[in-house]
Amino acid sequence: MKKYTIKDIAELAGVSKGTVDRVIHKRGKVSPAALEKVTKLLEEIDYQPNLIARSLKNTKSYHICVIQPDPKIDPYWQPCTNGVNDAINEYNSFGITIDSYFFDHTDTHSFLEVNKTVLKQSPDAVLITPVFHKESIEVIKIYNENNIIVSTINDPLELNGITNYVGQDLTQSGRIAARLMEMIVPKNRTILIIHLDEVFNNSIHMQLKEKGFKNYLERIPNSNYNLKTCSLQQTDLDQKLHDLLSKPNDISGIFVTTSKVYSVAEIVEDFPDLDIKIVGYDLLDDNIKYLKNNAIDFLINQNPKHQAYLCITQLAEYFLFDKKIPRQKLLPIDIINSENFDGYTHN
Amino acid sequence: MKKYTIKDIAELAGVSKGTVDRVIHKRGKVSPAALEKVTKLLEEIDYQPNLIARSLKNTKSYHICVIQPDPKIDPYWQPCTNGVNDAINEYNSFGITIDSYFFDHTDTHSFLEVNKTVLKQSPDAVLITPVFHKESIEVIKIYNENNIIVSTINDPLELNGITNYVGQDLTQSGRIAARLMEMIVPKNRTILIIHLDEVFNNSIHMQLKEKGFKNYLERIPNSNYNLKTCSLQQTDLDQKLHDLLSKPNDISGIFVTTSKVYSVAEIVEDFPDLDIKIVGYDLLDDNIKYLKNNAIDFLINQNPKHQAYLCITQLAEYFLFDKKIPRQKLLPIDIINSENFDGYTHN
DNA sequence: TTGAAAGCGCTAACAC
DNA sequence: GTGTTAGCGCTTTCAA
Repeated sequence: MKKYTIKDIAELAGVSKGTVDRVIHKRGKVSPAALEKVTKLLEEIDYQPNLIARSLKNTKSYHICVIQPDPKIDPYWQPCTNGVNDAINEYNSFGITIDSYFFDHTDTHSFLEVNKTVLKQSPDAVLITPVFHKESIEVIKIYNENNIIVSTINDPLELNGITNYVGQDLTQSGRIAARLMEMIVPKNRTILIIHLDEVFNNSIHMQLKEKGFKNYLERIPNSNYNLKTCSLQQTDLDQKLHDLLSKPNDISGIFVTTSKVYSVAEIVEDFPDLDIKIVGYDLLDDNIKYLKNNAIDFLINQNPKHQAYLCITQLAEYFLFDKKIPRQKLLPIDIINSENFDGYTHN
Repeated sequence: MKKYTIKDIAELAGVSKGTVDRVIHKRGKVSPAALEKVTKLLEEIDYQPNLIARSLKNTKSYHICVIQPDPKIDPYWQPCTNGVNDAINEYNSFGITIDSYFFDHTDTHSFLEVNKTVLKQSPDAVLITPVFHKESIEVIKIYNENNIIVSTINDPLELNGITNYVGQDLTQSGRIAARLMEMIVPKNRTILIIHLDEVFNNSIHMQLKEKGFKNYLERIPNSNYNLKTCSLQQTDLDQKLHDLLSKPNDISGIFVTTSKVYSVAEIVEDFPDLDIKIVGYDLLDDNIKYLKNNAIDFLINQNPKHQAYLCITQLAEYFLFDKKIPRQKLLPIDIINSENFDGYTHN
């Protein structure tokens, strides 16, 4: 019932606050007698330190640098930025400053440059979005050498040199798409898997998603879907897909492994006689538009905003209250249709 | 960059900390000259008080009572209890004590009794789960008279006398079920809407869900689903549903508006020749079992755990850091299938 | 090995 | 009106 403080414990044990503190923090220099008495008391009482008081002492202010792709170049990253901004507002009254740095997600050089700038700041932690696998591993090494905590979202980089990762299970995400396809696409038809993105970007993502997708569908007895994979550049998409759909075909489903689903939906709309179901990723405004009129059937929400926000939250609570940071946090994978997107975009 | 404190402001303005504090809290008794100087300085500097220091001062410990249906009687409520327990652990180091009280969700009397007990504790806030609409309104009135904050989950009770509500849009939730049905049930077939629960329980829920469900399907051009509603007691279900399915019929979908979906799935499994899609609510272990083998096609997650946890979080941050409590928080409505349930149950 | 004391930033009571 | 001061619970330094 009553909240016991260090002072209470000290009085009960007949020692000073200092001694109690030494016991609590195992800092030694305590006589066996005192040690035992205090330890026993702490247990009996189930002493819980007041975390607010503890962190007040720590007047140090912490500095987190966030390195993200520039949402002005690829709007997919906008939610990420929003999540970071939420965290900035949430924690600036608690002595945690968070600075955002942007790079061009098509340009490894800009990524490396930004990291150099950040390194000069010697922050307490960095949050990086590792769209460039190789370069990310390089910079993480340097941060590690400088005792800077590294967090990532989106890509776990096998968790090497990383303190915490917040993201999703990408293989499973492919399986989910496959299960949805199974429910809405008749058996024996052709399903297209389209990888659609810049050359460098996210390649690991697409591979894992494809793996999960195929893996699920291949294990269904007697379904006999015919799976075709196309890796396309945005610029080629229009012509290639038009060609495919113009010829006689039995394509009844398209799985787009990135967020550029709208550009596929746009083309499919030119073929109103074909009944093609589309499943893809992320709640971009353009995607929602096609989801609303059922041109896109399902979207899978990778929740970049929450990924970014949660990741910073974990760092902040570690700095402030010494909370343990979970090495890896896998977020649920949301299935979105024309009726429930609202709850996810308005958060 | 630098974190300014009240002391800094005081020095810069050439006044004392006390005066600065009076200005910040608009407590008057400040000369116009000092008022202006300090106000200006505060703005220029964009002063943010250190919330940790502020709340340390407040050594008062807060008391929240949570009143829920007993999960031992209806396991649906177990996640709720888990959410509450998470909050208990999270906040007990911050001087917030949370006590759980349980009632029998089939017995209004037990609900009223528990509320009497809680009232005697005169807590700072109560979180109630209003399964009994009328009785809830009564007790809320009494809490209001005693200046006890009232929070609810699950049912907003038109927000009368309530400080915050955390829940979902139930009509929309019915629409989501309808959209899913539309995708997996052929046109012109019969869809059953089954309300399955104790007499008193959740009646508003079921009505709103049915409304949304019908509302969506009736607006689809040329779909001509034949909708049939059945309000059943758990005890009657077995016989009535067997009767229905044994006769020749074109039932191809069943929408269960409560969490007892498994009991419907169990019966439908006795008719392997019929291809009946089932959509219902909540991630009970029994439901998951049927979801895994595709006997249940979709579940809609009402996320009772998160509802409870979030609601308490809001109260706690109000007490600790004076954060504003949002009047109403509508959670996203999760669509769950056999492949993504994992991310929602392991949280 | 121990206790006393100062101080983190903010608040509020009190004396002038 | 204003400044001073004590104190929230915890940590840490310093002197004993």
